[in-house]
Amino acid sequence: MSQLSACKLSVRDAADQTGVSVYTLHYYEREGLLRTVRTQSGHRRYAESDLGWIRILTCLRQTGMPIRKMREFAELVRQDQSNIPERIRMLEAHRADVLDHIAELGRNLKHVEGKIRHYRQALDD
Amino acid sequence: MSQLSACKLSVRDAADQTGVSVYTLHYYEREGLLRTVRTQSGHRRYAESDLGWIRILTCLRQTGMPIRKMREFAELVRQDQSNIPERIRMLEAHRADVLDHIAELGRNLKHVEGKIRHYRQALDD
DNA sequence: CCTTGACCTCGAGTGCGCTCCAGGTTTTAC
DNA sequence: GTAAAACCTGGAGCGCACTCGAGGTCAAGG
Repeated sequence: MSQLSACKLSVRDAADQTGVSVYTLHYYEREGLLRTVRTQSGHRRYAESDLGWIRILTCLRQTGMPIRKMREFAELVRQDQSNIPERIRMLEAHRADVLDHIAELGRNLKHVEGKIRHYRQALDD
Repeated sequence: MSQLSACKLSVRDAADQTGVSVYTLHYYEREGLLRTVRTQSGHRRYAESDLGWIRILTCLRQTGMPIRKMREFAELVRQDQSNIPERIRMLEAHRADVLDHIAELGRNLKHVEGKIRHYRQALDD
């Protein structure tokens, strides 16, 4: 990891520490999910708090939140703290979506397992 | 539902009964996931067994199996029964993938829930 | 210095899973 | 018999989330 001023990481370092590609970090920034401070020459610098935010973004993505909604959420976070109830509502709605999705995966999985049993049965003849 | 000869359904009926679009049925057929008998004039006809197969396809899709693998599986099913062990292996590998995926969803969800708690905490001040 | 690698922006390309259109044929209902 | 609805095929288009290329600037090591 490169040595930069006071706890600020390069985009490469940020990518390494969060597991997302440099391309994706650029993309997320273009999409308004993320903002970074820049050096005079325009290079991005990431603080610990940025990494935390990227990890949350990753988390929301991996649970199926579309970029569009992530942008909405990011916009709330960027404003003042008065909208915290709204942020909670968004996250809880998402939580419910994820739970539903998990439940449906479970149901579909049962069907697949039924098929496996069926094939096992067919082997006994 | 239209009345057709001996338990054979039109593509419209098959779509209605399985919940997938007519477009998707055509697409699945083009992709080799599905084969249908045809009338003399070329219209597709679906039997109950076709509906069952479509439901399995849907199930595999909804649990995240890519079309490419579904095609592989469909090819196995189209051959003789000697490859049933192979089919079982495929489905079990898929089952493991889905369980992993569910587990990861759960982990990510915990993180989201942590954030919700954090916001609730922030409201108490 | 100067070279080498990391960084920048903007726009184009990719892979996936559909979804739709055009232009034509067939079936169904009256 | 005819009009409307459903069907066919082949190919184009779409939305999403990246991913990459080109062409240029910047920074760290020798």
